[in-house]
Amino acid sequence: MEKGIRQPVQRRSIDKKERIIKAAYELFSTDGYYSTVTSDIAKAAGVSTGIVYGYFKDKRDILFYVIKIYVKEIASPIMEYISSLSAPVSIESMMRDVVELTEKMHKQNANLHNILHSLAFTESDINEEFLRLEDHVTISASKKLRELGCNADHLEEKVHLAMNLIQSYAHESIYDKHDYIDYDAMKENVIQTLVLWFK
Amino acid sequence: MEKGIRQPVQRRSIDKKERIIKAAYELFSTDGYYSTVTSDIAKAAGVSTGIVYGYFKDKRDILFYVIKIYVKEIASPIMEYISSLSAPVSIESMMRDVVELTEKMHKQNANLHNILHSLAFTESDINEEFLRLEDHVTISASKKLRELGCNADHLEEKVHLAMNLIQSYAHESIYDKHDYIDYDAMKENVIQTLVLWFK
Amino acid sequence: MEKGIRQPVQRRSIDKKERIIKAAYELFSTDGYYSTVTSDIAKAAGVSTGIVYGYFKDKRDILFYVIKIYVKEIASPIMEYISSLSAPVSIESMMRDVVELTEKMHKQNANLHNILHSLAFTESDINEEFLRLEDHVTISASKKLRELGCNADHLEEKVHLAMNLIQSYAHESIYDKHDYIDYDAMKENVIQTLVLWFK
Amino acid sequence: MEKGIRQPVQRRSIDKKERIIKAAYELFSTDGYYSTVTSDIAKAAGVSTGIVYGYFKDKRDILFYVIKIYVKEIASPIMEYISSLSAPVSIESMMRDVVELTEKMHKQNANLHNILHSLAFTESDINEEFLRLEDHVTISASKKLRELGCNADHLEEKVHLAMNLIQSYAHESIYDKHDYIDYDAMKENVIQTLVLWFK
DNA sequence: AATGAATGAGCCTTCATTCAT
DNA sequence: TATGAATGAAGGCTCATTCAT
Repeated sequence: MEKGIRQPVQRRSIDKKERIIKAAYELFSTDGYYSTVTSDIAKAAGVSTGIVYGYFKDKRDILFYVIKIYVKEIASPIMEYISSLSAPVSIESMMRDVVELTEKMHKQNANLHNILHSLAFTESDINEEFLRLEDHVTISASKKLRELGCNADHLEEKVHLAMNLIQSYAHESIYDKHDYIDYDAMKENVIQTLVLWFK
Repeated sequence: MEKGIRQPVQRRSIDKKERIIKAAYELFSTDGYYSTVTSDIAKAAGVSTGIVYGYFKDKRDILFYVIKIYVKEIASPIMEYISSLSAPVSIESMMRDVVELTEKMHKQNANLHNILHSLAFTESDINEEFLRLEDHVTISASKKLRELGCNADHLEEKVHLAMNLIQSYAHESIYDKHDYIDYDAMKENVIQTLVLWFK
Repeated sequence: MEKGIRQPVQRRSIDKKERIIKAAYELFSTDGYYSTVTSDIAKAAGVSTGIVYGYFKDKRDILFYVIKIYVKEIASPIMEYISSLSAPVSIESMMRDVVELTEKMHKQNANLHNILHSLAFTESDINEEFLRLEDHVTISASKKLRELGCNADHLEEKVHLAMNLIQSYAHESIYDKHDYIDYDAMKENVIQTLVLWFK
Repeated sequence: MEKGIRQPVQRRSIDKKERIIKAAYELFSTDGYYSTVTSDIAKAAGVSTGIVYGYFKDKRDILFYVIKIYVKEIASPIMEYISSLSAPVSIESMMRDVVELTEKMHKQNANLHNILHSLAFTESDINEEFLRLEDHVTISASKKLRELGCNADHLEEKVHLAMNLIQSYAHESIYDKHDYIDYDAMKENVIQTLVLWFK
């Protein structure tokens, strides 16, 4: 354990630490990491500036916790959905559900998603957190697909690519910046491609 | 023209402005935008701190030029390749070429790519630059595909998605972080999917 | 209240804010506003550079407080003297007192007086502060003079002019730069003129 | 002579030096000394930045020349008027002329007047230039008054004070900031006071 | 004599982090 | 544990002055 960093054991302290993370989560989402100042996080969390350093090593440490929360919030619903599945299941409706769930999750966290991913490139430990998440999703989803009777070759590769494709679509549909694009048609194309890969 | 911003007309000045952009390009790639300080850009370019502000309005203005260069460097080879095509052409070999070209381009600019895209989320004018690029590529590529005889429906949507898919693959293959992934198989999967979309 | 500007409520903080103003007062007097750098103000006040911006919005804000103090220091003794007067009073001894009080006040603040007045010409809000002071003195003094039985015509105009004349004399006598001038005789001339105006 | 400072002997060079002084004169008047940047002076004078340092030691040196010009412009008309006088002359109309001439001169140079006087307090050589002017005016005017038959005592003191009084009035009347002041009445009061002093 | 690009010291201000209470 | 005032290093930017041409 880091020197001097408090390990909150009491109820109130846990609340406080979580409040700080939540406040940071919100501010990072809105303003980005670099434009958010520590004292504003403290203020938003309703604590003093100083105590932030009682719970976190430094500003980056807060970011690290924010990412953990983010990862959990984003991944959990999808992981739970996947876990809940049992044969027989229509691949198409399953893929449609996953796409729509991802879309929904991204809609709620669009800014943070991008801010965090961008930080991942200069901050290697943040990157590792994301890689862990990707691994976890890929392995779990592949296993489940096999359980459900999918016997496509190169399954892990396809699942990985599927994650990317779904996220790309979600991203595009959320920002909705190109007026010549029919996002519903795009979504159908994504789903049909996934069906093809995993049928 | 902004007051006081030098418009380089002489050979040496053009060199200098380009040297500053190149230095910023490199430093932004390595350390990110916020962690790069102006005096380091100047030092890396072999000029004084002051003259940087003779060529650029402020630090963000340098970033803007870096993006312009980046966009050109990344997009040009692919755009040129696409322009050069004329029927008859094998869709598969064409897709393979585009995938490999993208992979190559990303290999050279991986970090910057991500840093710039991340900035795009807090800086709207940077975002617009990228949207312009995406529009340009989508429209041009769609047009060319039609010329080559492709009569797939929702072509623009597919091209847009294809850009994303190819970039996702390129990204994954460059970082090569998941040891259970066979990146060659992933690539084949990408190419076959594209063939399916555009055949 | 400006965002982030500390409103000092505790004893120590009030001391600190006043110490900064006092230090600025001194340095502005000696070196002028533009030649005084913020870090020197902080050093002279025995505080860190950063905390200065906890109490003041920016450097000009410090100047503004300095002016307030200056105005109070300069005007108060004279205003108090005038208030204290009640009939019957010898116009001559009253004028003599005012002249000598002004002289004394200016002796202590000669440089700052000039520096502040000079800034007033490029900085309109500073100018307004001085105009307010002039108005206040003119109106109060005129009122008092009438109370004391003075029924000169154009009283406000004369009071205004008197302020200027007294200040001119004070200024001249303090700097004492012309060896052919007998400053005592000059003073008598000022006083006799004032007596003439207000008798 | 200062090392490297050009002593312009040719027609064109004299023009150029004067053009720089004129440009500085204007810019200092408008923006103040500290807010005027050397390159803008050069631009306004239609010369290069570098050549300014061929004619002047530094920025303060330009200021010094500006003051010389200013002093000449301000003082000349009044000095000339005074020289032109010969007995018999009405003291009152003479005083009225001087007041109105001063008023006119100040109207054209109001800003610069203040800017220069303020600088005089931190810059001792500038101050000396003003003292020289005051001495010159005081001595000349006193001499002339005596020639014209004035035998008031403490003449130099009165002339000195008169300069100040007239300037105060001119200043007040130009800025015209106090709506309860009748500036014509103020002017009459000034003139009658002067008549009293010098009759 | 002239140009104007280049220099770099130094300024104001911010903010992550510490520390007295 | 908690506060929030205080610290001070560092960043972006300006501008008087110099210098290669």
